[in-house]
Amino acid sequence: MAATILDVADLCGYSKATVSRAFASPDQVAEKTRQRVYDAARALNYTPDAIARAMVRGRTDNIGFVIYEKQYPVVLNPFYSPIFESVLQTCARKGYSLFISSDRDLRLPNGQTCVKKQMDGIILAGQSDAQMVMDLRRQNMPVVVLNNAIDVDDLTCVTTDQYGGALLAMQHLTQRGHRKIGIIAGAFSPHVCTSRYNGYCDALREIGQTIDYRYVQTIEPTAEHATQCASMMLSLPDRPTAIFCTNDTIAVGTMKAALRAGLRIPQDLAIVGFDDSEISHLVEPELTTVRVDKAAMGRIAAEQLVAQIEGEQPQKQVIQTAVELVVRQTT
Amino acid sequence: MAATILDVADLCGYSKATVSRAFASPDQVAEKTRQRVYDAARALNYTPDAIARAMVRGRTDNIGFVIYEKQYPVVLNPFYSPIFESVLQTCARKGYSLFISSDRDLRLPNGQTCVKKQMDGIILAGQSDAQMVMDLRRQNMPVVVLNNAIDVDDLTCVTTDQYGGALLAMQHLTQRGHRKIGIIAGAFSPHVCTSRYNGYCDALREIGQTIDYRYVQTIEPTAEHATQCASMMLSLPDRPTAIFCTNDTIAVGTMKAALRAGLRIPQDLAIVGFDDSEISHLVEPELTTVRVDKAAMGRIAAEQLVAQIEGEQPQKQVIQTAVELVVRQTT
DNA sequence: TGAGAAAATGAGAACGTTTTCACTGAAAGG
DNA sequence: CCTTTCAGTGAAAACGTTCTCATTTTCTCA
Repeated sequence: MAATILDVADLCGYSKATVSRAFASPDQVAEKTRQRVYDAARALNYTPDAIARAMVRGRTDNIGFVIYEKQYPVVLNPFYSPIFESVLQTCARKGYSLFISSDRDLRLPNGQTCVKKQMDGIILAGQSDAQMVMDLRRQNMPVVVLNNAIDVDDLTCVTTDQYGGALLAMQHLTQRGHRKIGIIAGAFSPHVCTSRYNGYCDALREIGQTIDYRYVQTIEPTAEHATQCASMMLSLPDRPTAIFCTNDTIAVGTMKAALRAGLRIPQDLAIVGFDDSEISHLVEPELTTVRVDKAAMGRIAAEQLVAQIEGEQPQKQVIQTAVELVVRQTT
Repeated sequence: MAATILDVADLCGYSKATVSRAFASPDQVAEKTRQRVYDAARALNYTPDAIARAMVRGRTDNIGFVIYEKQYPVVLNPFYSPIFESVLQTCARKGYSLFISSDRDLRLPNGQTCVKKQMDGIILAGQSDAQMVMDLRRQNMPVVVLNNAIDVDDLTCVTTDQYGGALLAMQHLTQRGHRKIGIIAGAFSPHVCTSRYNGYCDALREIGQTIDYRYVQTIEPTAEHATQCASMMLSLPDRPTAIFCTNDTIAVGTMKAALRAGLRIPQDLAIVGFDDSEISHLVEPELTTVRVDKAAMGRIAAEQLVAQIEGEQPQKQVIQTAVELVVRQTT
């Protein structure tokens, strides 16, 4: 039904090879010819068929962005919004289109055709694991892991200085004189969990404080769970004077528990979050948090992937982007 | 490099036609044959090439989800999260994969190969306009519009009862005795804006109240703009006793302005939002808002699109899903 | 003006599938 | 035992491009 390259060739009197060139590499074709080809194409409402093109070139110039977070089985995790934006721009600059795909597509039974074949490479964000990476690798699919660190040969991971961020947050609290500091940790990927928890421990060690395990809690990272967990921690006879929350959603949930318990923030309870997500400055009082350089993460991940797609050998490396403490009103 | 159907055929001793059938329509092939084909495929690490398959079938079984919101030029708008989830499930049930694409891909210059050809149809969400729909139509691309209503021939739009929702919110306020009610309206698509504004006006008319234009403001729908706008409205000599915000983000920004002005919510100022987004129960006090049936929107849009893809003639219609008032603590 | 270089074009194979049509052999029915 | 049916299979033509190689045309410079 739709016009093909042959129809255009017939109409303008050139061969299909020339028409193809007029679209795919315009500088290989005479100015006059190009004009005639474009005129004919417009007349026929023709655009090159991406599928046929991908078929013969063996590449689609598409990159897939797969977000997999267990607690947010939803692709549209707002945390990734700025990251996506940065990935998108980098891809566009390099000549690639970007598609977000649901994690489910990677999990199709018996390896049937899926995302894979239609993408030149994949950015795997979040709680991805070695298994997922290996699955993709087996199909010769270039992969870069984003916001996680996984131990697989020749695998590039782009993440944040999780440990440094946690240390920053905790040192901020200890410098303000806090000694009884709790942590409410979300069950993220092992890499994120352990790094942030280590930052917590080391900061306490620095001031010679031993860890009080009544102040250490791990939860599903939703605001509701956080509220519940914080309520319990705050009803201890000697409650903590500060709580380090391993992301902003948890911090907001914790704030709610404090307000309900009649505590003033930050006078009675100081709270620090992590991520500097949008909500951190929507709540009242505004949240002190650790800002991660999402733009850099996105850009670097995209650049690494494109390099791989274009033939570079992947290195086993973990690239960490910088963190920064944003002091607002909850401390 | 990667194994093709021919390699598998050679290894298992059948023709490529049979191998193809073993994967594409397993019931047309003898049990014993199918096993041998699968064994050979596994040995060679073969999976069918989706591109080649799409080429000959003339379809990809992919559906594109394009979100275009001006104030959120970011694809990962959390409002769409539950909608996406519902679209995804419906598509999966019908045998389609779903890809989110950036609106930018639709806007490529000179109609070069883009999203279009790799998708069997597109769900256009948000502030799409007639132009975008026509562009896609010209490429014979089935389209359904989501969360907007556009006046184009034979176009199916799935949206919410915007007017009814606004009326519900306003009647709730007037029933509680409010007379001086402000509106802070976000600059959304014309359809959303006018419907919600009409609801506001009609509710006031019902109680014989004339519209005080000092209480009517339109803003870019961010929390910051809302805070600023609400501050001004609240510093009027006779400030409103309630404000209807046309989405939850605006409502949160308005709450912040009220708290900063030392007003108690809801005693001094009642606030109603719209959308029932996640943030509405994260803030303190929790937000009264209008819940829209996102699951239904997603499901219906996907069903309509699939029907179109599979040959049904598109109808010109606007399907409205139900709304419901969720009363929380801000009223 | 003519030779050589460079630019523009065309012919046709290739990309990896699906699918139509024809063929084979086995089961079914009388 | 002969016909009819039907499930299973194979041969080969598509699908709409790109790209190599060869050919023709145009340009450059002595």
